[in-house]
Amino acid sequence: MSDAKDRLRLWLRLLKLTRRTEAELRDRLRSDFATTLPRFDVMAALSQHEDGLKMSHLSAVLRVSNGNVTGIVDRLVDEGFVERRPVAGDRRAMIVRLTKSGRDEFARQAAAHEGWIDALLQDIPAEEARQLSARLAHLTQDKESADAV
Amino acid sequence: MSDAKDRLRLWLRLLKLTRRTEAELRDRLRSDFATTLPRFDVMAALSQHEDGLKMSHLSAVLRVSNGNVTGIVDRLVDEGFVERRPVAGDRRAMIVRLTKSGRDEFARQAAAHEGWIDALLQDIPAEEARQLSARLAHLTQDKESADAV
DNA sequence: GGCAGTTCCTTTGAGCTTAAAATATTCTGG
DNA sequence: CCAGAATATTTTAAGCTCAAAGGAACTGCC
Repeated sequence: MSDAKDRLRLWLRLLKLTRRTEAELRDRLRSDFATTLPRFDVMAALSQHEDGLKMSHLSAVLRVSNGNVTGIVDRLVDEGFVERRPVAGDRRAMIVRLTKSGRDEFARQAAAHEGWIDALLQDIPAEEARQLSARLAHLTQDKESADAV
Repeated sequence: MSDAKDRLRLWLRLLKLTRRTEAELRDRLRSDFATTLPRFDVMAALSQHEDGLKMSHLSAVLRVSNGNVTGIVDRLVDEGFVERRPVAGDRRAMIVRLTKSGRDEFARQAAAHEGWIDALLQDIPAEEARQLSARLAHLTQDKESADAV
């Protein structure tokens, strides 16, 4: 029973750290780049898929609902960072990919993002970060890995 | 420079773990208790303040905006779990507190919640949970602690 | 060929979230 | 006392989020 309390305490602290850090990232994305974390996440996913992703594939990668991605992509298209193009041979599907402007913008955002994280987690020594990272790696590996692309 | 990458990797894994766990909690709160995480958070905060909290104080504790709390409390009041009462001597302010029904309901939710966390973080040995928890404790302590109640 | 079931995407409705504006009340300095 | 500043809360507008429903297109089976 005490074990449960210990895990609960750990959970609450993890939550506190991640929420605080996420809030900070949101603020900076807003003030420095006039964007949001969900938009950043979408662009990050697309930047790793040069050839673009189908909408359904994109929402699977991000683990959010289909309808959710529709709205975010709509706004990114409006701003010219992303484009939708039809898929040859399947008129239902759409491929989403970064435009040139989107790639440039994301490169700037990603560089800033990495610096922010480094600063925000400064109190964690690099060596400890590596150890923790390794420990978490096998905790977070997908148990139902239904997302082999 | 490699240190920044290490911290970034750690951050991405922390985010993965907490998002996955939070998503699981949301699902269960919804299916087992027909409630949401924000509602749970509000009730948790109120359960630690027997005498209730002013709206502004509640939003400070939860670190969310004032307007946000207004809507959540509205719904909890509709369901009879929470009540607003005027503050003697200040007609602007309202004290929010759990009703009897709210205390009973939260007790059930909190018990289930603790069990869920224990199960979800089962892969972390209790001893490691304690160590990590201690390490995180001094990372997450408020640097600007402007919320001594 | 045709129709039944599936897949892909968008729409809809409800709730959460914030920043900023709006209301109402209280405090303060003159 | 009273005008202006400060405080407490709600409202508003925009965006994120999901589940569920809807429309269009594809696939497989007869």
